[in-house]
Amino acid sequence: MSDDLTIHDILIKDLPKHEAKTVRIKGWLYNRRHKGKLAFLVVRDGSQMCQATVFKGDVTEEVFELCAQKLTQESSIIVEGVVRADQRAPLGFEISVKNVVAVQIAQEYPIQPKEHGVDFLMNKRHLWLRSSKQWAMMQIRNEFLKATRDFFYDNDFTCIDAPIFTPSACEGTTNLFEVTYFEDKAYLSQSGQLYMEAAAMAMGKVYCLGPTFRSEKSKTRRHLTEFWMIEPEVAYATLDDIMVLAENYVSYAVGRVVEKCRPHLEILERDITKLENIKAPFYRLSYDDAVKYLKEKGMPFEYGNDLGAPDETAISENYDRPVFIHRYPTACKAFYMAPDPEKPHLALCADLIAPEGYGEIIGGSQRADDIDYLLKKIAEHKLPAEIFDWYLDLRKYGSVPHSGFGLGIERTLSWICKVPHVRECIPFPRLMERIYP
RNA sequence: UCCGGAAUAGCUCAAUGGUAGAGCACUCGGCUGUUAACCGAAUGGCUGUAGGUUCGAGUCCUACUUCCGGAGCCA
Repeated sequence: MSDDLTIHDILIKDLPKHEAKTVRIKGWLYNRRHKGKLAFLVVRDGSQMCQATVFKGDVTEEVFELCAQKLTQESSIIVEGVVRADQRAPLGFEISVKNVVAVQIAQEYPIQPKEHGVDFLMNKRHLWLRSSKQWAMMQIRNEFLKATRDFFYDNDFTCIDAPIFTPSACEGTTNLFEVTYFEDKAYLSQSGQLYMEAAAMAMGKVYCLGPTFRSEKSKTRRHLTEFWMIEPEVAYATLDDIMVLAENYVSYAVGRVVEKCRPHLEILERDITKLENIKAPFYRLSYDDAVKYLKEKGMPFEYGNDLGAPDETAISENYDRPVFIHRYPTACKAFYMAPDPEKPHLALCADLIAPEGYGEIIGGSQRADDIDYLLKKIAEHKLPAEIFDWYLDLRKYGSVPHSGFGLGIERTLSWICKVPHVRECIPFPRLMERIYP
């Protein structure tokens, strides 16, 4: 306690470690309440938020006037004071202020700590990120992405970054953004999968994690035109192998968020017990059984079709953990999926449906490793065979069974955070009708 | 692209076809423990745009614009 007079430059999240010490916080004024000779400043610095109390007798006249009158919402300030434990403070700790320096007095701030409309907030996304729920959301995203990289690194995966400019489509060209590429055309990648298949033949176990682009004219809570995806690909893996990989990964990443982001989940008012229950193994339901169930429930559905969003919701309502739906008819799935040797009309594929109505967060499959089957499928899907030359090489030189999946980061986060729309799960969302700010 | 809904003060919302209102924010005043503080005062409007019906339109009709929700497709 001999260094009590030293001023410690600290982050607000470390306040409890500095009880009775003098600290300096560099941040912004989130909110202010004042009561005659006493002012309460709610200060945020990006790491957390805390309350600072200013008594008129403890500071100079100028500083008190600044705190009680002049400081506006979101003014940038440097606060010095002593850390004290206090039951009445939201964090359990607060700062008894000795001095405040205003770095800039903010102009009238448009976002208040109260309800606003979506359009208004989305137009102010650059400022909205400062609000507590958005801040909590981004902290959870950060933890989820770190947990993702840790999981795959610890399981001997090599991170291989896929290109974003691509010459061709993975699943047809209809949903691709076209860009000018010198004298030619190129497309923004809608998936790194084909490149991951190449990399898996070189490294064994690989993944890519990055943005992907789809110009789907979708205006729903589950769609962005630019979204982040993790795509692992594993040589010699079967469909069952990657279902195990997927459930281990998802339960690990959710566990990490629960472990490290409890305060953030509380800010979002998330029921944490629901997340604590997310442990492997997840449920498995064949497409055939899913259809049987939907028919029993009286939902209009024709065998052979892909499952729609309302179908997925109806199924997920029965489960307290994610559920795999596997072995869809090949007819409604992509050309690169391997057929089930026992039932060739079914593909060795699986989607993972999140609980609580959040829908599909993973699509994966075992890949067709036979070149003749692939050539047939490319023709059936009317895809230009010549742009798949390099891809078909993979089936000529040491082709092996292999499998992989893609998990949508924002969809998964919207489920973890129980946020209704994916647009709040990415810092600057890109939607069909919105590309600002 | 299709189906449905909405647009009023800086923000969130009211207003039987008959004078456009409240809360919050901002400004001013009061208060030594506030938790989106509270109390008092002041301020704030070409009702999304363009037409139409009517003695009279924020309200009814038409078109357009923008946004929201959903479908298909997908992660």
